[in-house]
Amino acid sequence: MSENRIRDLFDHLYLAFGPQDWWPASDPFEVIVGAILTQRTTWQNAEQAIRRLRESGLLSAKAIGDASVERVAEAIRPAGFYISKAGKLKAFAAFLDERHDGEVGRLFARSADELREELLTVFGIGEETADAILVYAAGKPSFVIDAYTRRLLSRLGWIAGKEPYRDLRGEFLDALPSDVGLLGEYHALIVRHGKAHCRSNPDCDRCPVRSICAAGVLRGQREAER
DNA sequence: AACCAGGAATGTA
DNA sequence: TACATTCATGGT
Repeated sequence: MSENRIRDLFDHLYLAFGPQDWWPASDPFEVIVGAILTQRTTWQNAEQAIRRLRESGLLSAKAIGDASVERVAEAIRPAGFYISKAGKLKAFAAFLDERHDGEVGRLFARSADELREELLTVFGIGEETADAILVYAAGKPSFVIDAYTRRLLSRLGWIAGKEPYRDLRGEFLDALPSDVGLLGEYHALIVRHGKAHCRSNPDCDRCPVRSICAAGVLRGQREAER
């Protein structure tokens, strides 16, 4: 997985799919809530859960902090894992209130590395969610490694599949400029590509990024999975 | 009617 | 460190 290949992949994806506009001009707190709710569920279900939070007047750190876990859980039920996710939302609300005066702006007032480390101490926020918050809510450079990313890199033959999260993240960050817009766009494009080709319909012959693939790797992977 | 979706925490060895 | 289990709704 050379740096040139990582940069080429972005160019091909962007040419094929164009800008994805993930979480464009959204409220940072809402982005954080969405990042937690979408864990291991579709964005469609997470979005419905966010709507229900809003209708219940629970789309703020204060409201979530004051509400019972049962009430929060009932609102976010469509997102799945709703009891544990309600605990995660309340954990973040409590963290924000106790450590940052309930202001997301205070939380974000530090370097990307420090913010990342701090987010990882919050119950319910792991590496992927922390990186999503950094890129899409805080506007700080980082890179999200998710199931789509691993699947694509595996099908390209660039990784074996068992590489630690931090290794893959490090390779992308080393290869790319510290441009939050680009980093966020890149991950969104990987997901966009995955939805179109890699999962439901692994039609690699029509895949817009097939040209960057080592000869026959995509075809071989696809056959091997049957 | 299995299978999976923009994971993370917890427990065990 | 590495691997298994649990959490759970909604769409194919």
